[in-house]
Amino acid sequence: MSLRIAPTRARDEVPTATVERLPVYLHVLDRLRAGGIATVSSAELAERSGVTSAKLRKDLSHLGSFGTRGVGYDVDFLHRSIADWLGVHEPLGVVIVGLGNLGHALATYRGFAGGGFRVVGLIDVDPDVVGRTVACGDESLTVRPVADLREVAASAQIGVIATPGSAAQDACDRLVAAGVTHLLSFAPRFLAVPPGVEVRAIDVGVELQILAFRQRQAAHEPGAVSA
Amino acid sequence: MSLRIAPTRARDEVPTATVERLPVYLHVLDRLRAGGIATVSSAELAERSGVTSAKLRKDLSHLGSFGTRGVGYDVDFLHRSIADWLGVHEPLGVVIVGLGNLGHALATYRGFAGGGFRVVGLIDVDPDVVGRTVACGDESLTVRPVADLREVAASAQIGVIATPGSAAQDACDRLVAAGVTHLLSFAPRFLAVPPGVEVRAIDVGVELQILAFRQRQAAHEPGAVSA
DNA sequence: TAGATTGTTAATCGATTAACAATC
DNA sequence: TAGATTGTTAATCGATTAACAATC
Repeated sequence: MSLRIAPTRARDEVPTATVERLPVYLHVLDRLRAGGIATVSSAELAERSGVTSAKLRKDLSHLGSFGTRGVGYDVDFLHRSIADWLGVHEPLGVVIVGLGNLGHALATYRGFAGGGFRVVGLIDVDPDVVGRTVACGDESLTVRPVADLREVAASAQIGVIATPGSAAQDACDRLVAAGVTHLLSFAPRFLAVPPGVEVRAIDVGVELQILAFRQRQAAHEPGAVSA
Repeated sequence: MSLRIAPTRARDEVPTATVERLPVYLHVLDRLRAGGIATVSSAELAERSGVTSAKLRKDLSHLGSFGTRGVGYDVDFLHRSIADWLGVHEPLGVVIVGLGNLGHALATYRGFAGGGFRVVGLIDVDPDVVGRTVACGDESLTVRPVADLREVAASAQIGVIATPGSAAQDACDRLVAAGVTHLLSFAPRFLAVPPGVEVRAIDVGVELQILAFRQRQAAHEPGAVSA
């Protein structure tokens, strides 16, 4: 194992678009490493990540210099460098609000365990759901009532909103009131939050509409605007 | 009801970024309309959509001219104009592969019904899951085995991949072989597809990593790259 | 050395923003 | 008319791309 020092740069100089691709590279490197691949070129890594090699090299150049000209990247070293730069070392606590099918899927999602996360709390309004245990990675958690949200959220850095749309803003408000500043929302609705709180929203309906548009466009269906 | 003619423009002249925001505007307009609001200004609509008013007006200007200076937009007219431009009139068929918790959540998602979609097929490998009926909007569908994928996919324009990551590429290949050209994937893995096939990937792990990075950045935790 | 591949440069491209003329 | 708000312009900003010098 090499003892190279990675000459990294400050986080806030790195473009947003680059930051949003780093987890993808990290994931691909993880799989390469698991497959016993020791070295990878920017062309290979880029293709497996779904980007161009120029973009990949440009992205990495914002963090520092990790490769060897004429050779490529040491998979393990590059993985460690990106992971360290992102700060994956100590896991963040995640609280999930809403344990319908989606919430369950998220709670049992293996990605939480692997990538520096730990589910620390599950909250639901339904008395039939409260009290159930859900296996989250290694440990099991009990679903707790909304009354416990504040207490549970105290040990969480990230909140996940998996409630029906009608309950999303309320869940959001409660999480924010409990001091959670970073939220991942699956609700089909724009969430109003105070300054300093960041929401990433995943709206399946919107994603489908975009895909549908492209599909119709590809099919050359006119679909003109009528009177 | 007005009989205004919307002077729209060709679809392929409209920027990608704009197209990807149109479904959001459409959704907000839908809610405004449901709330009995007849007129809305760009400032109001923009705020509810989470964008600036300048961006909203610029976006709409790519499709045509829908407002009235000094007044704002007629909610119903603007909604209809965007819906028509996107081509929401005739619903697209959706086939969902993988009916774990996530697949179930998607199958019962009301967004499918509302926004010009119709779930036409459910596919799973698990013999225990095959044969079950799932309520998708108005109608109930029976989960069918992978052997039926080709037949089911024939009436679908969009494929949704909700399998575990390890089965995602196989599901993708089968859908593509069946002629489905537009895919929405929830698998934490890059899917290789032939040219002409479009994949939108939603990776919860990646989303969380981005959020986690911002959280750690906001907390001013150094997390420097080590040797 | 010869071949390969990185890291960087500079040009291009697209998206955002602020300001305002047009006009209801 | 006076006030309000759109649609558009032009400037700015950020991201992508191609090409190549550096260097293993």
